[in-house]
Amino acid sequence: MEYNFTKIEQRWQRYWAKNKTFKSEIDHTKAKFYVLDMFPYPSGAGLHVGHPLGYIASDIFSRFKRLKGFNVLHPMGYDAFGLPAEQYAIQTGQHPAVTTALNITRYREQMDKIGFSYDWDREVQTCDPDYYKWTQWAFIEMFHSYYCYDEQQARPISELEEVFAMQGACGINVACSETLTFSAAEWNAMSEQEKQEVLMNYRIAYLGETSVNWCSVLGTVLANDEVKDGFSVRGGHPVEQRMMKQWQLRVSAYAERLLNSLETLAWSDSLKEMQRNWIGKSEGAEMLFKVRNGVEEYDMCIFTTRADTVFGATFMVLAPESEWVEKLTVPEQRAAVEAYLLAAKKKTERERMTETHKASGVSTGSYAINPFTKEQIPVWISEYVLAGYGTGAIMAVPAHDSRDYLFAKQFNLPIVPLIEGCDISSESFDAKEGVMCNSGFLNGLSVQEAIPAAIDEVERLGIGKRKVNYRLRDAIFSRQRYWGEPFPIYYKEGVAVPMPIEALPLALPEVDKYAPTETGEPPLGRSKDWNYQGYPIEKSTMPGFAGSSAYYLRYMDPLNSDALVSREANDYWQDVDLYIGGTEHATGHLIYSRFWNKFLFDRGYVCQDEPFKKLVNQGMIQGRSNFVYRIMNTNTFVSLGLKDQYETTELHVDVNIVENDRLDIEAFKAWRPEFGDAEFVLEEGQYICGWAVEKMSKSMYNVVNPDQICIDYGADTLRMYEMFLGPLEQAKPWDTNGIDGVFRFLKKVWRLFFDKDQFFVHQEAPSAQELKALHKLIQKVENDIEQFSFNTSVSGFMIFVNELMDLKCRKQAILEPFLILLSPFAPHITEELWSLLGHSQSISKATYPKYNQAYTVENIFEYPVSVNGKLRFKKELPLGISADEVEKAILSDDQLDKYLGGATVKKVVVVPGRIVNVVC
RNA sequence: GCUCGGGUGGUGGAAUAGGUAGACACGCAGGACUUAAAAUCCUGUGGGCAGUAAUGCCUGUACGGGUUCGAUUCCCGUCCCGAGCACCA
Repeated sequence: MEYNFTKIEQRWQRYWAKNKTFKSEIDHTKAKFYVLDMFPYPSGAGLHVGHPLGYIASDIFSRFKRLKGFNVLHPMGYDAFGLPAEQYAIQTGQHPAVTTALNITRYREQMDKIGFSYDWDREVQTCDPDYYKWTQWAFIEMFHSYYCYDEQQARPISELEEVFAMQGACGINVACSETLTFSAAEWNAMSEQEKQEVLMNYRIAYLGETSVNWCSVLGTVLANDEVKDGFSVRGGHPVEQRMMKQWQLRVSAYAERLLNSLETLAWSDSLKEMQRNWIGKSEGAEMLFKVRNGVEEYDMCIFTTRADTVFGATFMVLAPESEWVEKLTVPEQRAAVEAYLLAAKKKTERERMTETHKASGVSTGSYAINPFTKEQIPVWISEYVLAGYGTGAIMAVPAHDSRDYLFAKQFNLPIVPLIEGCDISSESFDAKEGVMCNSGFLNGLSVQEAIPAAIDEVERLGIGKRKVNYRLRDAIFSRQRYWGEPFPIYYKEGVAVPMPIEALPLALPEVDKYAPTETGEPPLGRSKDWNYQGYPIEKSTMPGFAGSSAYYLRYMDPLNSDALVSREANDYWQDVDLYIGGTEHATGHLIYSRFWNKFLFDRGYVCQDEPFKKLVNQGMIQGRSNFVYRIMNTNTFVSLGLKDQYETTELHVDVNIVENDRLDIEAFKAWRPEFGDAEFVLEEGQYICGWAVEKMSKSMYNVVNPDQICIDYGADTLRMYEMFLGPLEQAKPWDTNGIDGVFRFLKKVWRLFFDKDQFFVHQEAPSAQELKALHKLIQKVENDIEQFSFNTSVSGFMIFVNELMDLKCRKQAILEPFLILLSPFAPHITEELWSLLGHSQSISKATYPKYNQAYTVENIFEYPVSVNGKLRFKKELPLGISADEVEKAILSDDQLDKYLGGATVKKVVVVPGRIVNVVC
């Protein structure tokens, strides 16, 4: 009987859906295990062959854990709000909900064909009002909260109001936009509106003026991680900086906790490192420098991480946007400074970035006093100093900072080395190592000792204090778009007093068009009845990361209409044990989600501080493009091996008409009209195409669709092949050249159960050799799955099947456990064979076979050996080796002497071919 | 520039703890079955040398050193590739 994968796969997919085989319920008799995929944005292009890579891995893991007796939660849903559907809506007038629903249907069909074991009863869609009700709810909770640094947690803002009424704002240690100082009396005297304005300074979700990335083409602001090199990530439109009043989330309050608890997570080092960079903690000091413009004297504050180098600070530099520029520019320099500021302003973000290796600047004409050397040092302006970081002003230490060095060389400023023996003739010495010199009381200390010593002195002199800076900024939460969650906020007295709307969900209104209004308002401005009890409602919507920040919690209890997740469900499912998805979310979703979860944890809504215990990044699947070579000015194509004999141009050719790099010539002629009469220079009767690894994209004709693989080879082959391709975390090109090997393997599996056309298995007891093969496999597969080394488990299966074929083994006692082992990888074929063996229940309800070491330890021998104090190793030690045979030497006598040093060997532990240990 | 990965046959990739390098698969070559093809099965396959042959020897994990009886694996230096960050003081 043939291996008819189409029929088998249809049958079992229907069976699983009908019987709800993978439905998961709270079950206190079993340990839980939560396996989560990053849910997809349902784009119009459908799934390509790269998407399922992570889904297959997580599915294998889920099925494996189920067989191991865990109660597995394995849900799937859609991140359904987003820009593409909205842009399509602007162009066509089609409601984004319609487009989105259509795409979701297509995604679902494609996923179902691959045989995933999702519990679809738990599906969520972020654009569903019953879902975004809880996104809005969390926002209101953040609105009603502030962050207390003493307690290191978010707390109800009503507590803060009490504090203000009792003691005012002095001396409180809480997160805020700007430090306010008012007394209890002043607070109590404020009007309601004034109080609301003050509270906004402390709320975790707050409305505030900020510099934003504004994209005028899209008509919306973007988050930092939605902008790359001055262009929007989606669409590639130019982005500029602009001050605007926006809703923000006080993520920066959580910077320290987000950084610290990274330690507890089983994430890859590179991903943790990316988050650390993004949070960007730097410990240093703020220091005051006296500055004089010839008329007046001020104290100017700077931030430095290298307080130890203060003796080498030979000049100061201000950011062009710094408020000090105005105060410190002396009359004679005014013209030059203004010219410089104008030139700096004109430069685009991009130009500033590409000119990092050039120093530019202008002197203010003012001087500062170095508080340690007491010398007068000039104050300069340069765009290499950023206004948005630290205080927008620095002390420049050219000997030990490469940017300051470049600047000093350019403008002939003095360079004073501070570390013994460092060479600063051609570049600065930036490393934090060595012994200090030229540094007064710091002389003789190492850099590591000098840094705290210098700060101590600064604090003692009262000219500064320790200070930690973070690069992480608050998340800008407003988007001027239609297709997102509306803010549950209305404005009571003009714009000044935003109030929450507690009746949720606040559903997205219908509008006639999806573009911004003619007056430049967001699209929601088009709705005529967008008001709450007559008051206007906020017209922005929430960004993409809003809906994805807590979806893993909603899966635990998706139908609950009283809470995001019930206490009971959250206590049982706890957190995500395994999260699989791409690295592209490292600094976006994965930061926001952790922040969101920590907030809910602080407020007692969830029981875990961190949402994702273990995280695995699947590598991106790239396209493998094929090329044909056209001889210049002809319609003749020359095969790869002969192309160097001609002058040719390289053309992309559709990978779907190429097999194993051989061009299907007839299909090529039919592909495009201009190739209809093409001629070919062949090698050995074939046209061989060239190839290259590129991004998978339509324009490169290298997109491979999973549906076609399912039709040609079946889902089981697709699943196993995607795993066999290489290590999960590694980026790799999609290459169908090897898929036949996996397909052959599955056909062999099928044939193991058939004699001629009859289903046939033996009932005899298995031999020792057969048991050994089986238990080796159990051990290997188990280890490999736990370590996400799915490619080597596939190899293990292949070896095992070849062994069974050599042994001509058809024994049920061997085949049955083998099917269970294989079922996570190839669920359809194993279900079919399992039922042919007479089982009435799905194989996913079976129990994972237990590894029995007794069948594999026979590989290891322990022999006491004493050979005149000398041991000689034979390179290859076969099974059943005797002590005499160990004696037969291969190492030379002098090597042995070195190794043993004349000791007497008592015991040697040997695995065939490999000495494990020698006891002397 | 900084940080983190990585460099193994024609190709994708194996190699728990330093112990037979190249598992498994693709491709290729040869063979069996077949009128033929497909499918299937068998044999060979890092490079070099010697031999009629079984086989033997040399060499080999980017490059140069080191530690070790023994290094793809550990250490130092160099080169190259990938990813992320990037005037963050």
